[in-house]
Amino acid sequence: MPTFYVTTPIYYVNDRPHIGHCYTTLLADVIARFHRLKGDDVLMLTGTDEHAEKVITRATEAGVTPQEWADRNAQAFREAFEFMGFSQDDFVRTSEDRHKTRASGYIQKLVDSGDIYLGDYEGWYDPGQEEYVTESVAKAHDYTSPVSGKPLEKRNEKNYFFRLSAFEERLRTYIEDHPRFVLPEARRNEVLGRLRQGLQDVPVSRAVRDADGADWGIRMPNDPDHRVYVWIEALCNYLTVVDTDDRRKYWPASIHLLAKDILWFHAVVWPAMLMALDEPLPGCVYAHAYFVAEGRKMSKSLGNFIEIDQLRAYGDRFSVDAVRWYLATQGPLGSTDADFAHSNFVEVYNAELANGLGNCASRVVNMIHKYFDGELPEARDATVHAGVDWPSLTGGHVEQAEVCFSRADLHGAGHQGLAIVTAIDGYINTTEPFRLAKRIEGPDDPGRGDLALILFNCAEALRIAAMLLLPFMPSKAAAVLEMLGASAPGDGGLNEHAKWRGPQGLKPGTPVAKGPGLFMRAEADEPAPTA
RNA sequence: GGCGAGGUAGCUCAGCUGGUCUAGAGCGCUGGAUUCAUAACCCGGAGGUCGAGGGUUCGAGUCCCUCCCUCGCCA
Repeated sequence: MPTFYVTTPIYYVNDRPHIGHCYTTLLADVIARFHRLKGDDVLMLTGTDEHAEKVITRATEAGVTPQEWADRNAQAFREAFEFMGFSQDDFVRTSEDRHKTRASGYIQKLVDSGDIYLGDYEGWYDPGQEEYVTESVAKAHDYTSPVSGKPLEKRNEKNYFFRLSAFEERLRTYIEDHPRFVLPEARRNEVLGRLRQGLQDVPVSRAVRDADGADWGIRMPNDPDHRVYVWIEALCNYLTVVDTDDRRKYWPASIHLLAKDILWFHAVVWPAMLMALDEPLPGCVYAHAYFVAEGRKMSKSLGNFIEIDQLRAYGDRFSVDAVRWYLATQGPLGSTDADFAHSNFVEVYNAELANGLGNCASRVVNMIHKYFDGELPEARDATVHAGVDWPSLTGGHVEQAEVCFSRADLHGAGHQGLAIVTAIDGYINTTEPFRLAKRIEGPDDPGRGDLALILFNCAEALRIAAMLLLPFMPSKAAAVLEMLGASAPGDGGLNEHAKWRGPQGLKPGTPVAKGPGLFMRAEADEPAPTA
């Protein structure tokens, strides 16, 4: 069984879960669910990044230990992800021993190999924030603090450095030879562009100044006076979690999903570390762009972050699956940002979910009830009917969905399922079963066979559409399958699940349930739900 | 400043190596038809001098030059 390992970044535990965290994790979830449907042995990983110094600060302010603070906030992420219906196989926290001990081991290995060494760091220090700012940030603010506006100080300190520069050539060659290693392409260009300008070694540790929170974070294994920078140990999570006997099979990760702000670490620093550790590189580093809110960039100063509570409000009003569908298919998978706009949400909801999938399911089920007493009719085996070759039409969309997924094209993949729905609608309109039903005079009327065939075909096609939509809307697609009396996908893989009249195909005689509408149409001008 | 991406219908975008592009799709808008269905589905229509100007060519959204604008990245 092929393995498939998909990761999200681990999220800064001081954050409150918002649309950004949910979006990246949703992508991972949809992809993971698709691969499980395919029959792959999947590991989906998400988690929290907990060792930042500000965690100590916030914990102290709250009067609790860093661990207690982190526990509390990690729980908020878990709850948000549960609400979103995410199916992560593991949730890693960097404060866990399994992470700390192995990450520490990797650092030691790099020290031993000489890829990490003690050197001098010089940079712009912001005394108010107690942190260094990058040259470009310093320059952008005219060498004053971006927070307080007070002048920055040039400071020196002893740090351990990772010998990133040594990997410049290998990295460039690797990325050039593997066009799908960094995606989307615009991001790959950025990385290659920066690589051409040369690489400098990067600091990976900082001297511990005082006893506060002394047991928080990971110490340099060879020098306990230094604490490993969070970002570098955080990257290690992808490996620490699978560096066990039973999980080694998952490495290298198939795809690391992340937002564009942390591309550099994932596309350059992390691969270089893996090279230094003699580990194979992940298949793909995919950096998506951001969601903006109603056309405006989300920011703390505007206070317009779409937080989990607002997504909950949308979920309560339109269903969680509608939120998942909107985010996954309308999201910023490319290099440019996408807009979470209420009017757009309602448009997509109505057009694709209510008028599309929901309405189609409703008309098919309704006719089976009306004309066959709610029992799926026996149909002759004529799969090409009224100019529609159902096995190849549905098979084609299944195949296309697989292609789309292999490119992380969730918009395209999702629309394969909808395309089948559109085909069903068109088929109903051309064959007009509702008219046929009126012409039928008795149980022996030969038209009855056609009517049965039409409705069976509709139901079977709908089943396959639902199968393809399952990764996007696990509960709504499952509801469609249940309505049709189809079995939930078991073992066997997508080719079996989605095969026309295959092993999991609908069985004549099965009762078809007339449930409540899947997605009821919304008013275009109804106000946005609020948290 | 350096590197990169892009400006095509109201919106989101397809249009690869120049000629089925007298410019496409989806959504939105609008007219019609229909009734199995969630005022839905189906059919039709309006809407663009393809950022501006110049050039190459028998022919350019597609190639070249100049300019304008937007966006991304710079550890």
